[in-house]
Amino acid sequence: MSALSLAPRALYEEVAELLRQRIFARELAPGSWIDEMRLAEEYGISRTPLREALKVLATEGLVTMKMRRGAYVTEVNDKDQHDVYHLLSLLESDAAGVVAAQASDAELAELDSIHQELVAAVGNTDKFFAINERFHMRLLEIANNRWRDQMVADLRKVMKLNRHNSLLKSGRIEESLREHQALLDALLARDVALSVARMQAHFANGLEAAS
Amino acid sequence: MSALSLAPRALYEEVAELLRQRIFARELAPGSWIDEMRLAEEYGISRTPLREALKVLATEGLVTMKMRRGAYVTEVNDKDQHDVYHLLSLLESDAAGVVAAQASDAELAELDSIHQELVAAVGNTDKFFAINERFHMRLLEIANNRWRDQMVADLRKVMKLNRHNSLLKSGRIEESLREHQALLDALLARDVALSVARMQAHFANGLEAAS
DNA sequence: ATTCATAATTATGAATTCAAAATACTGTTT
DNA sequence: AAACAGTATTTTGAATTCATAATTATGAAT
Repeated sequence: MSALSLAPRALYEEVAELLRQRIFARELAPGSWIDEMRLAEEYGISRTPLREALKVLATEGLVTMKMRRGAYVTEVNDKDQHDVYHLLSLLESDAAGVVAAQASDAELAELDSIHQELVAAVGNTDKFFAINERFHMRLLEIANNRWRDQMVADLRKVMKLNRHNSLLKSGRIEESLREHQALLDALLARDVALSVARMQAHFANGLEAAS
Repeated sequence: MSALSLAPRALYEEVAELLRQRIFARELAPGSWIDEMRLAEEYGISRTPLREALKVLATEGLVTMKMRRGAYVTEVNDKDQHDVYHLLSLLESDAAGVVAAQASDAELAELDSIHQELVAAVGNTDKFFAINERFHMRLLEIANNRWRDQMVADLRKVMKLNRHNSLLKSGRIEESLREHQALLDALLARDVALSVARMQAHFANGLEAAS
């Protein structure tokens, strides 16, 4: 029995995802022109779904459409980088506050459990990064605002456009872990203001390390 | 000499804007199916740019694409409404803080001047609404974060999907004016925390009035 | 050799066409 | 009359085609 996708995405979505990967991998470099014909041929599809995908990426901010001259990979300068990071911090800090206020005990326990995995993963950088990502994602899910989730997802994509993209520098693992612990303490204590402040601090330190 | 558009937008953008108008006007009702052929014929264009526009609207959240069954106007329930409003409040309050911290004296004076127009427009509801909108827009511009501007614009669009959409109830004009005055005082005093708090209060009252 | 004008090429934007899936319709059976 | 099967129609998704704008190449003039 072959594994078939339960929710076969539309072709244009599939293509959009492929293009995102290539943009994040800098195979399609910031500022560079996107050759529709070449890509369509490469993927063995027509230009129609490819162009639809490009328009989706343009709305997300990854691509910039120039009238009558096609699509270009968006260039993100230092100010953009800073602005986007500021918004990520704002949104995720707010999410932390919401979680502190509204999460069920089981949900907080789940975050605690992910944090324990994080502690166990010190030394394995890749694993640490992955679990860290999961912690942030789960926290957002628990905060339960799909519109914020969408915005954070888009902003994180834009962050990835930049060379110095990591939201978590490898040299900061110990420090980051302490910040997570502090955040978790605030969450478990259901202290809204402190949770917000600690998530902010976590982001503030991350930015310092990134720039 | 005919007035020609300096920046002729792409057709798909033009169409996207027309569709937004019709969605906000509820001519295309939430949950209803969007008839591509009918609209394309009505606008005298082919389905290609129309479908591109629909994909843009889908990425914005105004429209939901269902696999192999076309596009539907997104239904926004009460929780969505509340969630979106929460984010608008968060983003605009943060913008107020940034303005308090970083705006030039001239920019603050400009906000003051718009506020004076607002005072003068009491009694003329439509005008009041328009100037109020301009005040919020200008504040965002001064906060100078194009990514936030985009997000606020998108969120405001989603708010418009709801029947009880007004960010400013007509019955609250006096009250709203007082809140604006208080906000402006905080901005002119360059008190960041107070500016944030007062914008939050402004939004909190607005929500109460809307629900 | 460089600049300019013109022609050839290429790429974009949009219309049209086509295949396949979903829906509506028809007539039959119970 | 309701349920069903089978057919016809509609609609979607995607490929193809076409017109025009933008770019590049070519060649003449300075």
